[in-house]
Amino acid sequence: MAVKYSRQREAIWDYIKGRKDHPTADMVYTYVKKAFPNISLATVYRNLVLLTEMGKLRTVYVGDGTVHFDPDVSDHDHFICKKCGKVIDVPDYFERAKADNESFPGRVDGSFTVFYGLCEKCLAKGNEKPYESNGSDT
Amino acid sequence: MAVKYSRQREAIWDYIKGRKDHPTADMVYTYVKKAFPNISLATVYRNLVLLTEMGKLRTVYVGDGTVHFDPDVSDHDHFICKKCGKVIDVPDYFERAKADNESFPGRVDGSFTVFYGLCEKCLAKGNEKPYESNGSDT
DNA sequence: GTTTTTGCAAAGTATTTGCAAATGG
DNA sequence: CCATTTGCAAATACTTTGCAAAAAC
Repeated sequence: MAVKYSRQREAIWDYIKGRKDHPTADMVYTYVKKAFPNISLATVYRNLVLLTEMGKLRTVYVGDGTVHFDPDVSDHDHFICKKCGKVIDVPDYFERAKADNESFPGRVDGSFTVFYGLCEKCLAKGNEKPYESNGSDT
Repeated sequence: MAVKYSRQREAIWDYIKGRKDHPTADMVYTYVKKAFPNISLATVYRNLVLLTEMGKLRTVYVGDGTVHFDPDVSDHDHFICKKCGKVIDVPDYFERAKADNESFPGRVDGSFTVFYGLCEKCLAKGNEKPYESNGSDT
């Protein structure tokens, strides 16, 4: 289970590492395909999952039906434009009260926060079940 | 485009209206099928979308790959258990700083916040694009 | 050489859509 | 009746998986 180098993974990482636009797997695929014309979308997914497990990426869920990836693994929040779908960084949650229409250049209609962890029962017992994935690990 | 009554929609609403467990379309389907054995999952989806548009439901995105529906349309946050997938209400975002391991019965590993609205460009121009859906309308 | 990674195709979820028939007003 | 809603099947979107071949070490 040792991780071996791969040119595809390197290209994926090189593409995403400096980005601030939270690409989806498909965006990564579209770009990396230029250098690796027959790279498979499956390879992109596998590497994004691996990079996430390695702690180099963080998954971002904004409710638009696809997972976005963020090379900035520090704690910060996001803004999604309901019209163009763009995902933008918001400094951090202490800015929350301020991320209203005075400090934000666009228009903020609302927000939602999701906490994650273990519920009371699962914390107590070693309760089972399939759910495991959750991009934002602290 | 007037909305007409339907027994299926009534059953769906009756099922979901008092719930605090944020059911998914499939959970609604499974339950309502008892009374309407040949109801279609498409009908459930169509009605959940309609009820959401009518402002009777709110969509909840917790990053588990499916949309959850909440009859409590007031502003409040959610907690998802990484183990069992249960979605629980968290009073509201002003509790954020307190929703740590002292006030919460389970274990909070982290959280993420998503703001939504219009970005600077889309606010200015009448910029187009497909993205439209977003459950949490304030 | 053995292990990991890839590409491809197929499968797996979640959700949406087209359409003729059934239902509602 | 005319408009809306339904059930069904097919389609779509996103993501994962099985497997033999290629690449890494």
